[in-house]
Amino acid sequence: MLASTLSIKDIICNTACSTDIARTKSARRKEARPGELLDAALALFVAKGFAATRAEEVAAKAGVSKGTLFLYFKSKEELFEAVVRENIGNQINQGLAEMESFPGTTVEMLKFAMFAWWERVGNTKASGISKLVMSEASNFPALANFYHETVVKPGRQLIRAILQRGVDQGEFRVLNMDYAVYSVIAPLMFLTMWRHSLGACSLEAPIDPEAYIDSQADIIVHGILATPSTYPTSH
Amino acid sequence: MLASTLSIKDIICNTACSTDIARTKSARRKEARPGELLDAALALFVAKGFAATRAEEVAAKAGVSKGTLFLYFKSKEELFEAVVRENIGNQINQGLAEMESFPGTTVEMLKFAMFAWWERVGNTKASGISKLVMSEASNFPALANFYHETVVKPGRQLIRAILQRGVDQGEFRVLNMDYAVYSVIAPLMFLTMWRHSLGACSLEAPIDPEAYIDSQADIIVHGILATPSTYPTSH
DNA sequence: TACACTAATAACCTTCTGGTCATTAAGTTA
DNA sequence: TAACTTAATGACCAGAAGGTTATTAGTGTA
Repeated sequence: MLASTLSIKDIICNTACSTDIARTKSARRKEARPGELLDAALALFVAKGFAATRAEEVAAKAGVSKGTLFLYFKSKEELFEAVVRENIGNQINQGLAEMESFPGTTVEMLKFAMFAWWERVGNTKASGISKLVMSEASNFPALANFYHETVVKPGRQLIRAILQRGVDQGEFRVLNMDYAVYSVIAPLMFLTMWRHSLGACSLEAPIDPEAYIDSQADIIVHGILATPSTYPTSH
Repeated sequence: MLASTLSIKDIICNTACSTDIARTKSARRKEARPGELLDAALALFVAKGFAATRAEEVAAKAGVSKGTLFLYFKSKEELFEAVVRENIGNQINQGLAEMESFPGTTVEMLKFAMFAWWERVGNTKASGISKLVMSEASNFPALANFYHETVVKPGRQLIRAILQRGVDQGEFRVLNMDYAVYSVIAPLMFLTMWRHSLGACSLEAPIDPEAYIDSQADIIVHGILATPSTYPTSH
């Protein structure tokens, strides 16, 4: 059920009082505002979706009035776009560069990439962006396309390059790369989706991200090794 | 961008004219209405989200007026709940029963289960439910919980039972079941999420579901087999 | 054809919310 | 302290959207 019986005051109080910016006085802090508003908007958009999030809620969570929000962003849609663009780092190109000079085996490289993704993306505030973009893709096709070009394609390319290295070096068996990349991507995407949706509601023990990634990586590696038995089973 | 410059008439026309119920006259069809409304609501909720979908759009897509919608469903929220409950079949319990008497190896059983999921869920109109529930989980926690208990937990249990059978029979190596189940679940969930979000916007060649599942199953199977080399690589 | 019944409608009402703007007040300079 | 600049506010507005209801019009029956 939606909180249909609650007033907007209740909602704002509930969401605002918990996490945030509980300054005693609202000072004049022009430089800090946009970032605070973007952080507030990110959290709310990811949790509730774009349409279900009121501009006033975002403002309240950031500790300012609704008027102030529109002082920094022309419209709610522009705020949304800014949230997405702000939280898309250059992680993937950075990752590509690191892979160039990676010293170890490709198995190590693949595991490193998966855990690096966790530390640099999955475990940060930006982790909800993928859920957000997927949820709103058809409402913001241009932004979805931007995300696709900026994150999805390069990310796939990075994984593909790693797998290809493994094949070239005889470490991995020959794979259909167009689909094999998803063996790496899908478990990681599922993890963030889960943690930002059902995982946040469920009462059961939450997924332990490190153990999850370790398990997934282990199965994938065994699944693609050229000579599987030579590689030890983890734990 | 949202279709902010379009009138609601445009929106309704765009969405309604394409797929639907283009009856010349709106007859009196009491029995058929709820189903038609549920189908229309499902498609729109999955594509646009609950809050971004107007009740009038749903009605138009079903070929009736807004008033008629509220004749069959007390509120938009009740419509949402009905959509979710209507599209949750008993696939999993059925699957469990089938597995009891499955004749082949556990590898075959696992692959069968994955492709059966595709035919019975992934490739049906109900496939968007998982995206919908995940997107709206925090707005409808009670419904999210219902989905979790009715679909997620039994689904995990089914996969777990299959994997456990493989381990017990010596076909699979010993696995941490709490995490190994996600090697099967994550690729399938990712597939539906993708097809209902970025995949629907992207201009690139869409994922071929059968080839995708075949590839994922192949890697998973190789990843969990006790004696990997004895099982042939499917190119 | 007249009548009864009710599915369906469309105009209507009310609340909500994105966005605006005149006003306030925090900070700054002289 | 007085004047000035501008960050911030909150009252306000217009349109949109959920939901209601008096009315219309199919359908079956005598």
